[in-house]
Amino acid sequence: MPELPEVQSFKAYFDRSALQQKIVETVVHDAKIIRNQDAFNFSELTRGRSFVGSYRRGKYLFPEMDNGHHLLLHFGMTGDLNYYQDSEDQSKHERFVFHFENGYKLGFDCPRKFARILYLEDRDAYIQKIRLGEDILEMDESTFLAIADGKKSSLKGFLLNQKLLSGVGNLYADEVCYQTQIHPASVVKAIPKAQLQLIFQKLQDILQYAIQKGAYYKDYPPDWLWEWRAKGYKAPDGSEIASAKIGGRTTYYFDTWQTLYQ
DNA sequence: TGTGATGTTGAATG
DNA sequence: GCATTCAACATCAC
Repeated sequence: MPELPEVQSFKAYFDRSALQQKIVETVVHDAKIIRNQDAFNFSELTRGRSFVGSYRRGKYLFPEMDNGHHLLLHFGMTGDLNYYQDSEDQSKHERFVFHFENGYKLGFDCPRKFARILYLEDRDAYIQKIRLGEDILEMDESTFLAIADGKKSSLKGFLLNQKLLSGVGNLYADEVCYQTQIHPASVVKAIPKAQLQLIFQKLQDILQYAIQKGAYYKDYPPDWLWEWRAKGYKAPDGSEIASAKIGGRTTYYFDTWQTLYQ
C-alpha cells in the first residue's frame, strides 16, 4: 500500500479527522511498533495534547502536536488509519489508538507490524539523522538531474533509494520504468539526459495522477502496468512481461519494449 | 505447505 | 565512500 500517493491520502484522512481535538487517552495494544518509547511513556507524552497539523515527506508522515513536538507515522507495508466511534468498528489489527475528547478514536492498524512509530522532539534533526531525501514532488528537474548524475546503481535501485529521493516504492518505480520505456536494470549514469528528464516528468505525472485519484488503484488507467503484472500481458512490440529481482525487489518489465542502457 | 508481499534497517561483501 | 545482497522484522493470502 503505502507509497507517496497512499501516504498523501493518509495525511488528508488524518487532517480531517484528528486535528484540533484533545487526546484524552492513548491506548497501546502492541508496544513493539513504537520504536523509541515504551508504551507507558508514549501514552503519557501524547495524553492531553492535540494535533495542530501534519507534514508529509516521501512515505513519512509527521503529525505535529500543540507543544511543537512531532510523531512519525511510517506505514511500512500494511499500515492504515481508522477513525471511528463505536468499538465494534475497531480493526482486528489495531496497534494503538488515540481517544479524543469528542468520543471518536483514531486507530493505527498494521497486520504485519512493519510500521515504525516514533515520538520526536525535533523532527528536522530526525530527518537529517536518517538522511531522508527530498520529496520527489517538491523537487525540481535540475535537482533531480544533479542527484542522478554519475550514479552507478540500477534505475530501479536509484528510484527506490529514499536517501536520494523520497516517495517512490516498488509499484510506482516499475510503473515509471514501463511508461518511459526504460529498462529498470539500466545503469543510471548511462541514461541520456533527455531520458532522465522524461523519467522526472513521468514521476511527477504518475504520482500526481495517483494522488488525484486518492491512491485508489481501481481508478487508474487500464493501460498502466500494475494491473498487468501477473497476467502474462504482452507489450505493443509483442514482448512478454518478465519479472526479476532488480535493486533488491521483484521487478516487472518488458524485456525488449524497455531500452536497457548500460 | 511453501512462498512472497506496495518497506526499512543493519551487517557483510565487493 | 559507494553499491549490492542478504537476513530480519510478523502476518496473511494464494
